[in-house]
Amino acid sequence: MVTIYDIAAKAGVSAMTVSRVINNTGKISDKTRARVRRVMEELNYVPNQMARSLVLQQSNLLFLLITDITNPFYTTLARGAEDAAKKHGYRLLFGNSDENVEKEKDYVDTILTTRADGVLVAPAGDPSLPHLETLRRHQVPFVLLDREVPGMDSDVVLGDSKGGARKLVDHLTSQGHRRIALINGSPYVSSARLRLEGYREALKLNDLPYNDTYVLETAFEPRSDLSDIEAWLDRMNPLPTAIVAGNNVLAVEVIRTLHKRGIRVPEQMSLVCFDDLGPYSEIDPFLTVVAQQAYQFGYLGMQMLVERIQERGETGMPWKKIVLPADMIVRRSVSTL
Amino acid sequence: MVTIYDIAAKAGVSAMTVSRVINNTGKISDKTRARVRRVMEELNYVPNQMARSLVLQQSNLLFLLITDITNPFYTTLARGAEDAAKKHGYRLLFGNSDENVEKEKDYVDTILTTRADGVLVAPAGDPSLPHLETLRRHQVPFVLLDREVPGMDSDVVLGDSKGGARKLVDHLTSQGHRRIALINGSPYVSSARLRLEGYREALKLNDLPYNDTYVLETAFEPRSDLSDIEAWLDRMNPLPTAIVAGNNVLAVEVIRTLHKRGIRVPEQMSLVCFDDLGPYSEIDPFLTVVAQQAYQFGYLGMQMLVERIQERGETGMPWKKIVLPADMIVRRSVSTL
DNA sequence: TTAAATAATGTTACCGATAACCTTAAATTA
DNA sequence: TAATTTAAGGTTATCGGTAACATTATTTAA
Repeated sequence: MVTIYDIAAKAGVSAMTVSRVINNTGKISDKTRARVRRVMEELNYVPNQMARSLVLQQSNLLFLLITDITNPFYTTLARGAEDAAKKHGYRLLFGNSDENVEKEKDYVDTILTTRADGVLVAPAGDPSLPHLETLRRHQVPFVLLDREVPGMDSDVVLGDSKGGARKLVDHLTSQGHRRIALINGSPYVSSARLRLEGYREALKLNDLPYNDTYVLETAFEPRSDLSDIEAWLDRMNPLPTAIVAGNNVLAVEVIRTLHKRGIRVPEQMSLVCFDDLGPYSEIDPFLTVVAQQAYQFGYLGMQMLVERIQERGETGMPWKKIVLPADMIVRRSVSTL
Repeated sequence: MVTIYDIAAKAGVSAMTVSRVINNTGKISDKTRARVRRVMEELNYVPNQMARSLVLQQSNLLFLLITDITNPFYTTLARGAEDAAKKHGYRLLFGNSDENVEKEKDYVDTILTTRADGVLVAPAGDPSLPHLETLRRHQVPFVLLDREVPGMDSDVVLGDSKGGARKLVDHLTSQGHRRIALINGSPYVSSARLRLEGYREALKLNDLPYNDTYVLETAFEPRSDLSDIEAWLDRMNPLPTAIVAGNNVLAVEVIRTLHKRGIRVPEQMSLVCFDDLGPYSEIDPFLTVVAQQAYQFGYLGMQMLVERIQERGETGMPWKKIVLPADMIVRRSVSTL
């Protein structure tokens, strides 16, 4: 590896002079600067960020931790975070926790150990609390995305989960549906809890009874085994006429399960869900959804993170909370009764 | 920040002893080990990877550089790479070049400067050559994914682009199509070139003429402006009865454009493409595709990368090339003439 | 009983950069 | 012309670890 000492020797200056040329600090004559630059090019010099971070006590690296890299909601969010990070001159790295608290812990370790300057986290759920506490203890600024974690105050960008759920249920009732089921993420995930609340509120407002067996609390991430969904369908008697899915992944799995038993959507079962499917929904606009502004989650979250980093140590600015709306997109997956 | 010196002082030992406890090297009495461990916990010690990498000359970090984080092909690939990296005890970070050579350069800089131990690269295209040369010059092991770059030998995992294109065209001709158009990625991308070749070969084998105006060479990534596709549709006279899209993104954009002018798929225009849409194809199985084994691209690529890293400096093992098959999945986007 | 081996720990130098301070010569200013 | 500034650069210490070698008891073998 070529170091500033190699450059210095070949250019006949001290290492400090090379450092000054690299960082455009101090006073350097044009002649010296040019000579150093030329030697740097000749030797293909690349600064060693580790050495630099060690002394500067900052890495210029930011992390984005998402829970499902195959979910278009999160990848679109990632694009937003990326654009905002770039705008502020930060490098952004991604990590994928797969909705798995253990993996999340590994990434938090990586983040601490690489001394990242800040993190954007979509936490796996309430059990992520210790990880966030670790970040806080080590004074790593972070902004939560999409999910809150009870017991941890911080900046956060959320979607209007409760309102979105109500919109979905209202849409179904407006089409004449009265038996409406909900398949949801884990109750240990704040957004799932709010979606359940919204669902219950909407039922009440529409004078519909709440029925326990019509609600399945499972997990937001993709699974290979559909048996819990199958068992749930078996349990419901009579079957609902419509299902609300807590996110796009669950919607897909419900469809797979229904197709497996020859139940057609929307003819025999209506289906709506949270989150659009990215560009792919355009192929054959089918699923009626409440779309969240995924890109904005990432963009605004990153903006808040950078603000936090840049005013570090200043008078404690209060935590900010941004709630983004969820908008109905009516397509073809709901039939009128 | 807590350092080994803080631990050492509080535990009444030297820093070296702490280092030995952390790394399980050398001989340490059980009593000392226990004491050091306890102090480490008390102080919430986290090793500084930058300091460690600086002296060890390796970071234990691997990178995966993809060109479109919103494309399910690449996100599925990423999951494969992640699993394989984890199996070998490496940390994996992602970067998204957005099919943009400039962004790719930024990531290569980040990779060099953070002294990553190796990289998995889906190159933006032939103009990526200088970046790969930079990596090679700095002796960073890398494996190419999905695309080759002329002028750069290396390990690589490819899909059978030519064969896949032939399968798509053959399927269309078997359904009676004779006017078959191709919308493809940039000719500076190796997979796009091979797909064009496969298309031409298949036309010839089916005794169909090759018509220049039936081929549009554009870009694989998502765009906001559809005017080039519109102009292409205008140019073709008579219109083809079927279109082959060089990847899933292009297929989506063709559909958007067709819908805009009220042309229905498959009734008025048949459409097939490379790469499946991930789980979302299940929602409403519509697009007929040749599916590549995205997960395997990542998994096998990572495996090759780790091998390269671990035998670094040994007698130059010849470059390996893996070609993964592309398999037809027939759905509903092709009509029979 | 004494030399050699081993266990357990400490010391020093170094990885590659930068901050803080120091030096020297040239340019200004009084 | 002497006293100050300023420009251009150098020296040294340090960031947080680890390798290599050194030291000191304590065993073990001869």
